[in-house]
Amino acid sequence: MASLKVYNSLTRQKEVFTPINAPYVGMYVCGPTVSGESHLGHARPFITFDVVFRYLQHLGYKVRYVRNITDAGHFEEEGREAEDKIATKAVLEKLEPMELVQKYTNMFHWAMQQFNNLPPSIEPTATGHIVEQIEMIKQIIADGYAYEANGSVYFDVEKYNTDFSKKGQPYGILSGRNLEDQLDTTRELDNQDEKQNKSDFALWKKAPPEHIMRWQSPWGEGFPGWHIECSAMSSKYLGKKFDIHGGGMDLQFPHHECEIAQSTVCNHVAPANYWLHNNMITINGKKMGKSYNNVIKLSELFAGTHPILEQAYAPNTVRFFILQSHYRGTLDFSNEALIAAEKAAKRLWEAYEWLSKQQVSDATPAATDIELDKKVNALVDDFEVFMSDDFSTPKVLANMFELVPIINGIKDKHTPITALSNSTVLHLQQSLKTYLEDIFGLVAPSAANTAVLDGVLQLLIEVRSQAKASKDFVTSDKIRNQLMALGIQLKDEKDGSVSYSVSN
RNA sequence: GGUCCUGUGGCCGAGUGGCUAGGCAGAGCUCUGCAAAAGCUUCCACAGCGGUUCGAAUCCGCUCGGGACCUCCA
Repeated sequence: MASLKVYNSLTRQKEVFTPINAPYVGMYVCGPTVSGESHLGHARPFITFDVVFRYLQHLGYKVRYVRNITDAGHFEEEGREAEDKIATKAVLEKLEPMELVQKYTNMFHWAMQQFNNLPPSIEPTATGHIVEQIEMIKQIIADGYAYEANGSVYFDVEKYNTDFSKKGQPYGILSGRNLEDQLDTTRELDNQDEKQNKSDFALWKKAPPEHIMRWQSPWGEGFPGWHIECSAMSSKYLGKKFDIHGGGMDLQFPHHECEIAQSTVCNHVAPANYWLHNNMITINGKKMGKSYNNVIKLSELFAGTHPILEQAYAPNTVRFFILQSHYRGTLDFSNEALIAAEKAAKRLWEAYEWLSKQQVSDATPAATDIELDKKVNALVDDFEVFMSDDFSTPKVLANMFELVPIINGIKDKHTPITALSNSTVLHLQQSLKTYLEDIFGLVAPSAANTAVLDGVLQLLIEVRSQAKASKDFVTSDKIRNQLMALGIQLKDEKDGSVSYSVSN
């Protein structure tokens, strides 16, 4: 098993990954808030950690991957007025929060399937764990690190910081902030007067009358604070201390910082050993935001319906595009870049598909081109080296692209397959399959070919070949050009056969 | 304003102080009835200014630009 290194946000350096209780690995990733439709920004963390999940399993770990659904909070449906929440309407007319939550949860699951993300081992909901959250808050109060004020409960950040700094665990340990720097810079918010200090954060919020999601608690009717759900669910399903906590960089502060504080008080131990954060996606060099009007929903992305988009982009193209950059760098989204990714993914996949159909027995036990054989083995062997170096998917892909001309050279008979030993060919075939399909989770870029379509195309190819044989190029070109207009490209191979590829 | 990240060729993106990243686009050639596809070759780079060094895209400083976060919003 290769020694995996990961960049730990907590220590700000790459570290060898050592599970607490190998071969078991516990991984928690902050999931979506299902109060709206998922957008392009959501694609990055969930694809990134899907690949982490897949790679850990590839290395032989038994991973429990927990990703929550945040379905508790403040909900409004687009287009509906606040009056909808008032109880004077009939039950079926009123905004029912669980109906909204269900709708957006379904859409989220649909998008994850489109991306070919594996489902997490457990996908707990915040509303399903209110009891656990209340218990946790009670514990924090009992330990003296939270206080009640007017039906709400706040975490005492000052006290926590004072006490835990002595143990080397100050508030700000993850984000690199220190408490003193922040006190002056906070903007004005509601209910600040309830807090003893501006840096305190809510564990439980009293529900105002119009708030539609509310639960009974020792402090009255209300709803849980923003951060507590992840602490409650991660410790319930992964234990007080687990291996990996992941999420977007935007969550590092305050969300993850607060999780650490809460869990450390409750469980007397910091929650996770390794904190992994993916960077953000920008669009044409600008961050995604409502003010720029560049928030692209995933359904719009796949259909090409957002004004920014010049065409539709297949989920697989987006996935490939994301894997072409390292997860900790920002990634700029543009039509030009996506179109380039689409073409690149196609070229890579077609070479892979062709190779996977070749019989290894056609090669020979010993390579006739020792240099090439060595080169191929070196390129393939580096897949694992690169992936084990903090998941360097772009470097693995670069190596794959160096293999493409070699594979196509064999296909076009520039290079005999016997140049490589049969063990090398087998190694190449298996490694490409493992990395492209099992770890990267990529799929064939073209639309699904049905048996019927294939039959029709074989017929057309045969007719065209006959036309060509009798020098009837008008007919042969007509078949070729009209198929092209339909998105079906015919390719005259070197050996006289004809293949085709279907674009979406 | 504070904390942190970042600035690579037409576009997207790797990058260890000295050795080709890779993809897409462009140019030439080969193959082809013509194309496409594919193969081969090739152009284009390290924001700016200083410094350290035998040598810096890679280390340090400054300037300019971009980005994230700065608490009840997930």
